[in-house]
Amino acid sequence: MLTPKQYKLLMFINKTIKETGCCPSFDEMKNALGLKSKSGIHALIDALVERNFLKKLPHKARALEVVRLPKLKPSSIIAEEKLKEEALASSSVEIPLYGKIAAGTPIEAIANETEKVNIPLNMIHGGEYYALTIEGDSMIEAGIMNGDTVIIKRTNVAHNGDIVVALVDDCEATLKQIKKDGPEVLLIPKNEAYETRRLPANRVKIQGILSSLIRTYH
Amino acid sequence: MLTPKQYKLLMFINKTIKETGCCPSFDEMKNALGLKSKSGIHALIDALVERNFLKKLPHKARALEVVRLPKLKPSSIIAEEKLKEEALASSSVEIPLYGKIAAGTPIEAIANETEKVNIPLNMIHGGEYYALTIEGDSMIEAGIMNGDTVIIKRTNVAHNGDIVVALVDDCEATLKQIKKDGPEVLLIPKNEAYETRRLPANRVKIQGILSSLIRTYH
DNA sequence: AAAAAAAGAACTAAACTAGAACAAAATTTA
DNA sequence: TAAATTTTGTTCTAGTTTAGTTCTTTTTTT
Repeated sequence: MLTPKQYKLLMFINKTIKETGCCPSFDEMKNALGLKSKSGIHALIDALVERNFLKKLPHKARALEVVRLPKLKPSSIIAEEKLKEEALASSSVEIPLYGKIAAGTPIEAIANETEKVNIPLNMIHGGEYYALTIEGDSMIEAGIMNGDTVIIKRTNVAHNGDIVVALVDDCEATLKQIKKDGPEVLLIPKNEAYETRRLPANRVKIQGILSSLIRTYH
Repeated sequence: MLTPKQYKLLMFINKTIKETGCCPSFDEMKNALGLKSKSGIHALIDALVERNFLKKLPHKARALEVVRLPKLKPSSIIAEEKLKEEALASSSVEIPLYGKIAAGTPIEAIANETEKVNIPLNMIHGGEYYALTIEGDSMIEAGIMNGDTVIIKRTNVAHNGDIVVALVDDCEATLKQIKKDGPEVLLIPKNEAYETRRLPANRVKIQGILSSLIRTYH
Protein backbone atom coordinates (compact mmCIF):
# COMPACT_ATOMS: atom_id res chain seq x y z
CA MET A 1 0.00 0.00 0.00
CA LEU A 2 1.22 3.44 -0.84
CA THR A 3 1.45 6.38 1.45
CA PRO A 4 -0.75 9.35 0.54
CA LYS A 5 2.24 11.28 -0.77
CA GLN A 6 3.42 8.38 -2.85
CA TYR A 7 -0.06 7.94 -4.24
CA LYS A 8 -0.42 11.59 -5.07
CA LEU A 9 2.95 11.72 -6.78
CA LEU A 10 2.28 8.61 -8.82
CA MET A 11 -1.04 10.00 -9.94
CA PHE A 12 0.53 13.30 -10.86
CA ILE A 13 3.25 11.64 -12.91
CA ASN A 14 0.71 9.47 -14.66
CA LYS A 15 -1.57 12.39 -15.37
CA THR A 16 1.23 14.55 -16.68
CA ILE A 17 2.51 11.88 -19.02
CA LYS A 18 -0.99 11.10 -20.24
CA GLU A 19 -1.80 14.73 -20.84
CA THR A 20 1.43 16.15 -22.18
CA GLY A 21 3.39 13.15 -23.33
CA CYS A 22 6.30 14.40 -21.26
CA CYS A 23 7.58 13.31 -17.93
CA PRO A 24 7.48 16.01 -15.26
CA SER A 25 10.70 17.27 -13.74
CA PHE A 26 11.45 17.08 -10.05
CA ASP A 27 10.58 20.73 -9.71
CA GLU A 28 7.21 20.30 -11.33
CA MET A 29 6.47 17.35 -9.07
CA LYS A 30 7.59 19.35 -6.08
CA ASN A 31 5.13 22.09 -6.97
CA ALA A 32 2.35 19.65 -7.67
CA LEU A 33 2.67 18.23 -4.17
CA GLY A 34 3.05 21.66 -2.62
CA LEU A 35 6.55 21.05 -1.37
CA LYS A 36 9.29 23.61 -1.23
CA SER A 37 12.21 21.30 -1.73
CA LYS A 38 12.69 18.61 -4.31
CA SER A 39 14.76 16.38 -2.10
CA GLY A 40 11.61 14.76 -0.81
CA ILE A 41 10.55 13.88 -4.34
CA HIS A 42 13.66 11.83 -4.68
CA ALA A 43 12.74 9.65 -1.73
CA LEU A 44 9.18 9.24 -2.97
CA ILE A 45 10.33 8.20 -6.41
CA ASP A 46 12.77 5.71 -4.98
CA ALA A 47 9.95 4.24 -2.94
CA LEU A 48 7.72 4.00 -5.99
CA VAL A 49 10.46 2.38 -8.05
CA GLU A 50 11.14 -0.05 -5.25
CA ARG A 51 7.48 -0.99 -5.10
CA ASN A 52 7.48 -1.42 -8.86
CA PHE A 53 5.03 1.35 -9.70
CA LEU A 54 7.62 3.37 -11.57
CA LYS A 55 10.55 2.56 -13.76
CA LYS A 56 13.30 4.98 -14.50
CA LEU A 57 16.03 5.05 -17.05
CA PRO A 58 19.15 5.49 -14.98
CA HIS A 59 21.14 8.65 -15.55
CA LYS A 60 18.48 10.32 -17.65
CA ALA A 61 16.39 13.32 -16.93
CA ARG A 62 12.61 13.19 -17.28
CA ALA A 63 12.80 9.51 -17.96
CA LEU A 64 10.21 7.98 -15.69
CA GLU A 65 7.63 5.51 -16.79
CA VAL A 66 4.56 4.38 -14.94
CA VAL A 67 4.59 0.60 -14.64
CA ARG A 68 1.20 0.16 -13.01
CA LEU A 69 -1.32 1.98 -10.89
CA PRO A 70 -2.50 0.85 -7.47
CA LYS A 71 -5.94 -0.63 -7.33
CA LEU A 72 -6.44 0.72 -3.80
CA LYS A 73 -6.40 4.33 -2.77
CA PRO A 74 -5.07 5.34 0.61
CA SER A 75 -8.06 6.10 2.79
CA SER A 76 -6.95 9.66 3.39
CA ILE A 77 -7.12 10.23 -0.35
CA ILE A 78 -10.63 8.85 -0.43
CA ALA A 79 -11.63 11.21 2.35
CA GLU A 80 -10.04 14.10 0.54
CA GLU A 81 -11.89 13.33 -2.66
CA LYS A 82 -15.14 13.14 -0.79
CA LEU A 83 -14.52 16.57 0.64
CA LYS A 84 -13.78 17.94 -2.79
CA GLU A 85 -17.00 16.55 -4.17
CA GLU A 86 -18.96 18.11 -1.39
CA ALA A 87 -17.23 21.40 -1.92
CA LEU A 88 -18.15 21.22 -5.57
CA ALA A 89 -21.75 20.43 -4.76
CA SER A 90 -22.14 23.33 -2.40
CA SER A 91 -19.99 25.63 -4.42
CA SER A 92 -20.67 28.81 -6.24
CA VAL A 93 -22.08 29.32 -9.67
CA GLU A 94 -21.30 31.84 -12.31
CA ILE A 95 -24.03 34.04 -13.59
CA PRO A 96 -23.76 36.61 -16.34
CA LEU A 97 -23.20 40.23 -15.44
CA TYR A 98 -25.30 42.09 -17.95
CA GLY A 99 -23.91 45.54 -17.29
CA LYS A 100 -24.94 48.60 -15.40
CA ILE A 101 -28.44 49.48 -14.54
CA ALA A 102 -28.84 53.08 -13.69
CA ALA A 103 -31.33 53.04 -10.91
CA GLY A 104 -32.80 56.20 -12.34
CA THR A 105 -31.96 56.47 -16.00
CA PRO A 106 -31.99 54.00 -18.90
CA ILE A 107 -30.07 50.79 -18.64
CA GLU A 108 -26.71 50.80 -20.24
CA ALA A 109 -26.18 47.42 -21.66
CA ILE A 110 -28.63 44.66 -21.03
CA ALA A 111 -27.50 42.16 -23.63
CA ASN A 112 -23.78 41.96 -24.20
CA GLU A 113 -23.06 39.32 -21.66
CA THR A 114 -19.38 39.78 -21.16
CA GLU A 115 -18.44 39.40 -17.55
CA LYS A 116 -19.46 36.82 -15.01
CA VAL A 117 -19.86 37.02 -11.28
CA ASN A 118 -19.53 34.23 -8.80
CA ILE A 119 -22.26 33.82 -6.27
CA PRO A 120 -22.78 31.14 -3.66
CA LEU A 121 -25.02 28.39 -4.87
CA ASN A 122 -27.28 28.81 -1.87
CA MET A 123 -28.24 32.27 -3.11
CA ILE A 124 -30.22 30.85 -5.97
CA HIS A 125 -33.24 28.60 -5.83
CA GLY A 126 -34.33 27.40 -9.21
CA GLY A 127 -34.84 29.67 -12.14
CA GLU A 128 -32.53 31.86 -14.11
CA TYR A 129 -30.46 34.58 -12.58
CA TYR A 130 -28.34 37.43 -13.81
CA ALA A 131 -26.39 40.24 -12.25
CA LEU A 132 -26.39 43.99 -12.71
CA THR A 133 -24.17 46.70 -11.40
CA ILE A 134 -25.99 49.57 -9.80
CA GLU A 135 -25.27 53.03 -11.06
CA GLY A 136 -26.80 55.96 -9.30
CA ASP A 137 -28.47 56.54 -6.00
CA SER A 138 -32.16 56.33 -6.63
CA MET A 139 -32.54 53.29 -4.35
CA ILE A 140 -30.19 54.44 -1.65
CA GLU A 141 -32.81 54.41 1.06
CA ALA A 142 -33.36 50.73 0.39
CA GLY A 143 -29.68 50.17 1.08
CA ILE A 144 -28.83 49.80 -2.59
CA MET A 145 -25.80 51.90 -3.29
CA ASN A 146 -23.91 53.03 -6.32
CA GLY A 147 -21.58 50.21 -7.39
CA ASP A 148 -23.45 47.39 -5.70
CA THR A 149 -24.01 44.17 -7.58
CA VAL A 150 -27.58 42.97 -7.55
CA ILE A 151 -28.62 39.43 -8.36
CA ILE A 152 -31.85 39.35 -10.33
CA LYS A 153 -34.13 36.37 -10.77
CA ARG A 154 -35.60 36.44 -14.23
CA THR A 155 -39.39 36.51 -14.09
CA ASN A 156 -42.17 38.64 -15.43
CA VAL A 157 -44.40 38.59 -12.44
CA ALA A 158 -43.92 40.51 -9.25
CA HIS A 159 -45.84 41.30 -6.15
CA ASN A 160 -46.61 44.64 -4.67
CA GLY A 161 -43.54 45.96 -2.91
CA ASP A 162 -41.02 43.86 -4.77
CA ILE A 163 -37.98 45.58 -6.11
CA VAL A 164 -37.85 44.76 -9.80
CA VAL A 165 -36.03 45.41 -13.01
CA ALA A 166 -38.70 47.21 -14.99
CA LEU A 167 -38.52 47.89 -18.70
CA VAL A 168 -40.48 50.95 -19.70
CA ASP A 169 -41.60 51.34 -23.32
CA ASP A 170 -39.18 48.57 -24.34
CA CYS A 171 -36.24 50.86 -24.06
CA GLU A 172 -35.59 52.03 -20.57
CA ALA A 173 -34.80 49.64 -17.74
CA THR A 174 -34.60 50.66 -14.13
CA LEU A 175 -34.49 49.06 -10.72
CA LYS A 176 -37.45 50.23 -8.67
CA GLN A 177 -39.98 49.13 -6.17
CA ILE A 178 -43.20 48.25 -7.90
CA LYS A 179 -46.81 48.76 -6.85
CA LYS A 180 -49.87 48.00 -8.86
CA ASP A 181 -52.64 50.49 -8.82
CA GLY A 182 -55.50 49.23 -10.94
CA PRO A 183 -54.62 49.68 -14.61
CA GLU A 184 -51.47 51.52 -13.69
CA VAL A 185 -48.23 50.64 -11.96
CA LEU A 186 -46.09 52.77 -9.73
CA LEU A 187 -42.31 52.66 -10.03
CA ILE A 188 -41.07 53.93 -6.71
CA PRO A 189 -37.50 55.07 -6.19
CA LYS A 190 -36.13 54.91 -2.70
CA ASN A 191 -34.64 58.35 -2.55
CA GLU A 192 -36.54 61.48 -1.69
CA ALA A 193 -34.78 63.33 -4.43
CA TYR A 194 -36.48 61.17 -7.07
CA GLU A 195 -40.13 61.03 -7.99
CA THR A 196 -42.38 58.06 -8.27
CA ARG A 197 -43.46 57.36 -11.82
CA ARG A 198 -47.02 56.29 -12.56
CA LEU A 199 -47.42 54.44 -15.84
CA PRO A 200 -50.12 52.42 -17.59
CA ALA A 201 -49.41 48.75 -16.95
CA ASN A 202 -48.94 47.96 -20.65
CA ARG A 203 -45.93 50.23 -20.88
CA VAL A 204 -44.07 48.37 -18.13
CA LYS A 205 -42.53 44.94 -18.46
CA ILE A 206 -40.95 43.21 -15.53
CA GLN A 207 -37.62 41.61 -16.35
CA GLY A 208 -36.81 40.16 -12.99
CA ILE A 209 -37.00 40.68 -9.29
CA LEU A 210 -34.26 41.56 -6.90
CA SER A 211 -33.03 38.40 -5.26
CA SER A 212 -29.87 39.39 -3.48
CA LEU A 213 -27.18 41.98 -3.28
CA ILE A 214 -23.42 41.83 -3.03
CA ARG A 215 -21.18 44.69 -2.12
CA THR A 216 -17.41 44.67 -1.96
CA TYR A 217 -15.44 47.24 -0.04
CA HIS A 218 -12.00 48.49 -1.03
CA MET B 1 9.22 9.14 -20.94
CA LEU B 2 10.18 12.13 -22.97
CA THR B 3 11.48 15.59 -22.38
CA PRO B 4 9.44 18.43 -23.88
CA LYS B 5 11.93 18.90 -26.72
CA GLN B 6 11.96 15.23 -27.50
CA TYR B 7 8.19 15.20 -27.56
CA LYS B 8 8.01 18.22 -29.81
CA LEU B 9 10.45 16.76 -32.26
CA LEU B 10 8.71 13.41 -32.30
CA MET B 11 5.42 15.10 -33.02
CA PHE B 12 6.96 17.14 -35.80
CA ILE B 13 8.52 14.09 -37.41
CA ASN B 14 5.29 12.18 -37.17
CA LYS B 15 3.25 15.02 -38.59
CA THR B 16 5.63 15.61 -41.46
CA ILE B 17 5.69 11.97 -42.45
CA LYS B 18 1.93 11.77 -42.25
CA GLU B 19 1.43 14.90 -44.29
CA THR B 20 4.17 14.72 -46.89
CA GLY B 21 5.00 11.07 -46.94
CA CYS B 22 8.65 11.73 -46.38
CA CYS B 23 10.84 12.25 -43.44
CA PRO B 24 12.08 15.75 -42.65
CA SER B 25 15.76 16.57 -42.90
CA PHE B 26 17.82 17.67 -39.93
CA ASP B 27 17.66 21.23 -41.17
CA GLU B 28 13.90 21.17 -41.43
CA MET B 29 13.67 19.77 -37.93
CA LYS B 30 16.09 22.37 -36.70
CA ASN B 31 13.93 25.11 -38.13
CA ALA B 32 10.76 23.54 -36.83
CA LEU B 33 12.15 23.66 -33.29
CA GLY B 34 13.61 27.10 -33.77
CA LEU B 35 17.19 26.04 -33.40
CA LYS B 36 20.22 27.46 -35.15
CA SER B 37 22.27 24.32 -35.22
CA LYS B 38 21.31 20.85 -36.21
CA SER B 39 23.67 19.12 -33.84
CA GLY B 40 21.02 19.29 -31.19
CA ILE B 41 18.61 17.45 -33.43
CA HIS B 42 21.05 14.62 -33.57
CA ALA B 43 21.07 14.26 -29.81
CA LEU B 44 17.29 14.42 -29.63
CA ILE B 45 16.92 11.76 -32.26
CA ASP B 46 19.38 9.52 -30.46
CA ALA B 47 17.33 9.92 -27.31
CA LEU B 48 14.14 9.07 -29.16
CA VAL B 49 15.75 6.03 -30.70
CA GLU B 50 17.05 4.94 -27.31
CA ARG B 51 13.55 5.22 -25.87
CA ASN B 52 12.22 3.25 -28.79
CA PHE B 53 10.00 5.93 -30.28
CA LEU B 54 12.04 6.20 -33.48
CA LYS B 55 14.01 3.84 -35.66
CA LYS B 56 16.64 5.07 -38.02
CA LEU B 57 18.78 3.70 -40.78
CA PRO B 58 22.21 5.04 -39.98
CA HIS B 59 23.92 7.05 -42.66
CA LYS B 60 20.83 7.32 -44.73
CA ALA B 61 19.21 10.60 -45.45
CA ARG B 62 15.61 11.16 -44.39
CA ALA B 63 15.34 7.62 -43.13
CA LEU B 64 13.53 7.90 -39.84
CA GLU B 65 10.56 5.86 -38.85
CA VAL B 66 8.17 6.47 -36.00
CA VAL B 67 7.89 3.33 -33.95
CA ARG B 68 5.22 4.50 -31.52
CA LEU B 69 3.73 7.62 -30.03
CA PRO B 70 3.04 8.37 -26.38
CA LYS B 71 -0.62 7.66 -25.88
CA LEU B 72 -2.35 10.74 -24.63
CA LYS B 73 -5.68 11.05 -23.00
CA PRO B 74 -8.23 12.42 -25.47
CA SER B 75 -8.12 16.18 -25.28
CA SER B 76 -11.86 16.31 -24.72
CA ILE B 77 -11.42 14.46 -21.47
CA ILE B 78 -8.55 16.68 -20.45
CA ALA B 79 -10.71 19.74 -21.12
CA GLU B 80 -13.50 18.31 -19.05
CA GLU B 81 -11.24 17.65 -16.12
CA LYS B 82 -9.77 21.10 -16.39
CA LEU B 83 -13.27 22.59 -16.18
CA LYS B 84 -13.97 20.68 -13.02
CA GLU B 85 -10.75 21.84 -11.48
CA GLU B 86 -11.52 25.42 -12.35
CA ALA B 87 -14.98 25.14 -10.90
CA LEU B 88 -13.45 23.87 -7.73
CA ALA B 89 -10.74 26.49 -7.69
CA SER B 90 -13.14 29.33 -8.21
CA SER B 91 -15.67 27.91 -5.86
CA SER B 92 -16.97 29.24 -2.63
CA VAL B 93 -15.66 28.85 0.85
CA GLU B 94 -17.45 28.54 4.13
CA ILE B 95 -16.72 31.04 6.81
CA PRO B 96 -18.14 31.06 10.32
CA LEU B 97 -21.15 33.19 11.10
CA TYR B 98 -20.41 34.50 14.56
CA GLY B 99 -23.83 35.85 15.29
CA LYS B 100 -25.51 39.19 15.31
CA ILE B 101 -23.75 42.44 15.72
CA ALA B 102 -26.06 45.17 16.80
CA ALA B 103 -24.82 48.13 14.95
CA GLY B 104 -25.68 50.21 17.98
CA THR B 105 -25.76 48.07 21.07
CA PRO B 106 -23.54 45.27 22.39
CA ILE B 107 -22.81 42.28 20.26
CA GLU B 108 -24.92 39.28 20.94
CA ALA B 109 -22.75 36.32 20.42
CA ILE B 110 -19.27 36.74 19.08
CA ALA B 111 -17.87 33.36 19.91
CA ASN B 112 -20.26 30.45 19.58
CA GLU B 113 -19.47 29.65 16.02
CA THR B 114 -22.52 27.72 15.00
CA GLU B 115 -23.60 28.54 11.52
CA LYS B 116 -21.60 28.93 8.37
CA VAL B 117 -22.16 31.04 5.32
CA ASN B 118 -20.99 30.37 1.83
CA ILE B 119 -19.24 33.15 0.04
CA PRO B 120 -17.57 33.14 -3.36
CA LEU B 121 -13.87 32.58 -3.11
CA ASN B 122 -13.17 35.73 -5.06
CA MET B 123 -14.58 37.76 -2.21
CA ILE B 124 -11.64 36.91 0.00
CA HIS B 125 -8.00 37.69 -0.56
CA GLY B 126 -5.76 36.12 2.01
CA GLY B 127 -6.34 36.36 5.70
CA GLU B 128 -9.09 35.17 7.97
CA TYR B 129 -12.71 36.10 7.50
CA TYR B 130 -15.89 35.75 9.46
CA ALA B 131 -19.46 36.82 9.00
CA LEU B 132 -21.89 38.76 11.15
CA THR B 133 -25.56 39.48 10.84
CA ILE B 134 -26.48 43.11 11.19
CA GLU B 135 -29.08 44.02 13.74
CA GLY B 136 -30.23 47.56 13.92
CA ASP B 137 -30.10 50.56 11.71
CA SER B 138 -27.18 52.61 12.89
CA MET B 139 -25.32 52.17 9.60
CA ILE B 140 -28.29 52.55 7.35
CA GLU B 141 -26.93 55.57 5.53
CA ALA B 142 -23.93 53.48 4.49
CA GLY B 143 -26.33 51.04 2.88
CA ILE B 144 -25.99 48.51 5.68
CA MET B 145 -29.44 47.37 6.66
CA ASN B 146 -30.96 45.36 9.42
CA GLY B 147 -30.52 41.67 8.55
CA ASP B 148 -27.64 42.11 6.14
CA THR B 149 -24.72 39.71 6.37
CA VAL B 150 -21.36 41.41 6.49
CA ILE B 151 -18.09 39.66 5.74
CA ILE B 152 -15.33 40.84 8.04
CA LYS B 153 -11.62 40.41 7.50
CA ARG B 154 -9.93 39.81 10.80
CA THR B 155 -7.28 42.42 11.46
CA ASN B 156 -6.43 44.86 14.18
CA VAL B 157 -5.37 47.73 12.05
CA ALA B 158 -7.62 50.01 10.11
CA HIS B 159 -7.38 53.25 8.22
CA ASN B 160 -9.38 56.37 8.71
CA GLY B 161 -12.78 55.96 7.19
CA ASP B 162 -12.83 52.17 7.25
CA ILE B 163 -15.91 50.51 8.58
CA VAL B 164 -14.73 48.21 11.35
CA VAL B 165 -15.88 45.85 14.04
CA ALA B 166 -14.78 47.71 17.14
CA LEU B 167 -14.67 46.20 20.58
CA VAL B 168 -15.13 48.79 23.31
CA ASP B 169 -13.92 48.02 26.83
CA ASP B 170 -13.60 44.35 25.90
CA CYS B 171 -17.30 43.81 26.14
CA GLU B 172 -19.23 45.71 23.54
CA ALA B 173 -18.72 45.19 19.83
CA THR B 174 -20.21 47.40 17.15
CA LEU B 175 -19.86 48.02 13.48
CA LYS B 176 -18.92 51.62 12.86
CA GLN B 177 -16.85 53.86 10.73
CA ILE B 178 -13.59 54.68 12.48
CA LYS B 179 -11.57 57.84 12.57
CA LYS B 180 -8.47 58.47 14.57
CA ASP B 181 -8.17 61.79 16.33
CA GLY B 182 -4.86 61.94 18.15
CA PRO B 183 -5.12 59.86 21.32
CA GLU B 184 -8.78 59.25 20.72
CA VAL B 185 -10.82 57.43 18.15
CA LEU B 186 -14.20 58.31 16.80
CA LEU B 187 -16.79 55.61 16.19
CA ILE B 188 -19.16 57.09 13.68
CA PRO B 189 -22.58 55.63 13.03
CA LYS B 190 -24.14 56.30 9.67
CA ASN B 191 -27.54 57.36 10.85
CA GLU B 192 -28.44 60.85 11.96
CA ALA B 193 -30.41 59.43 14.85
CA TYR B 194 -27.23 58.08 16.45
CA GLU B 195 -24.36 59.97 17.91
CA THR B 196 -20.67 59.63 17.23
CA ARG B 197 -18.74 58.23 20.17
CA ARG B 198 -15.36 59.61 21.05
CA LEU B 199 -13.21 57.23 23.09
CA PRO B 200 -9.60 57.02 24.21
CA ALA B 201 -7.77 54.73 21.82
CA ASN B 202 -6.89 52.22 24.52
CA ARG B 203 -10.54 51.41 25.13
CA VAL B 204 -11.14 50.43 21.51
CA LYS B 205 -9.86 47.28 19.86
CA ILE B 206 -10.38 46.65 16.17
CA GLN B 207 -11.56 43.13 15.47
CA GLY B 208 -11.80 43.33 11.71
CA ILE B 209 -12.71 45.53 8.82
CA LEU B 210 -15.75 45.33 6.61
CA SER B 211 -14.82 43.46 3.48
CA SER B 212 -18.10 42.77 1.76
CA LEU B 213 -21.81 42.58 2.26
CA ILE B 214 -24.45 40.12 1.24
CA ARG B 215 -28.17 40.71 1.36
CA THR B 216 -30.88 38.25 0.47
CA TYR B 217 -34.38 39.35 -0.34
CA HIS B 218 -37.54 37.42 0.47
C1' DA C 1 13.45 12.17 23.00
C1' DA C 2 13.33 9.65 18.77
C1' DA C 3 11.71 9.20 14.23
C1' DA C 4 9.93 10.97 10.11
C1' DA C 5 9.18 14.54 6.90
C1' DA C 6 10.46 18.71 4.79
C1' DA C 7 13.61 22.38 3.57
C1' DG C 8 17.82 24.06 1.96
C1' DA C 9 22.17 24.23 -0.04
C1' DA C 10 25.90 22.39 -2.64
C1' DC C 11 27.14 19.56 -6.02
C1' DT C 12 26.97 16.46 -10.26
C1' DA C 13 24.97 15.16 -14.31
C1' DA C 14 22.11 15.57 -18.19
C1' DA C 15 19.85 18.34 -21.62
C1' DC C 16 20.08 21.86 -24.70
C1' DT C 17 22.33 25.37 -27.90
C1' DA C 18 25.68 26.79 -31.04
C1' DG C 19 29.29 26.61 -34.41
C1' DA C 20 32.34 24.46 -37.29
C1' DA C 21 34.48 20.85 -39.77
C1' DC C 22 33.78 17.01 -42.19
C1' DA C 23 31.94 12.60 -44.33
C1' DA C 24 28.46 10.19 -46.59
C1' DA C 25 24.46 10.18 -49.55
C1' DA C 26 21.65 12.05 -53.14
C1' DT C 27 21.39 14.75 -57.09
C1' DT C 28 23.01 17.14 -61.00
C1' DT C 29 25.58 17.56 -65.06
C1' DA C 30 29.40 16.95 -68.16
C1' DT D 1 28.89 6.64 -65.96
C1' DA D 2 31.95 9.48 -63.48
C1' DA D 3 32.78 13.73 -61.59
C1' DA D 4 31.07 17.61 -59.48
C1' DT D 5 27.84 19.66 -56.57
C1' DT D 6 24.59 19.95 -53.20
C1' DT D 7 22.15 18.12 -49.58
C1' DT D 8 22.20 15.64 -45.59
C1' DG D 9 23.98 13.43 -41.53
C1' DT D 10 27.77 12.85 -38.08
C1' DT D 11 31.04 14.34 -34.80
C1' DC D 12 33.61 17.48 -32.28
C1' DT D 13 34.19 21.28 -28.81
C1' DA D 14 32.43 24.47 -25.71
C1' DG D 15 29.27 26.96 -22.99
C1' DT D 16 24.56 27.59 -20.79
C1' DT D 17 20.59 25.96 -18.69
C1' DT D 18 17.91 22.62 -16.58
C1' DA D 19 17.49 18.54 -13.89
C1' DG D 20 18.86 15.09 -10.48
C1' DT D 21 21.51 13.63 -6.31
C1' DT D 22 23.27 13.89 -1.86
C1' DC D 23 23.97 15.78 2.24
C1' DT D 24 22.98 18.65 6.50
C1' DT D 25 19.73 21.25 9.09
C1' DT D 26 15.21 22.31 10.56
C1' DT D 27 10.63 21.28 11.53
C1' DT D 28 6.95 18.31 12.57
C1' DT D 29 5.06 14.24 14.40
C1' DT D 30 4.75 10.59 17.58
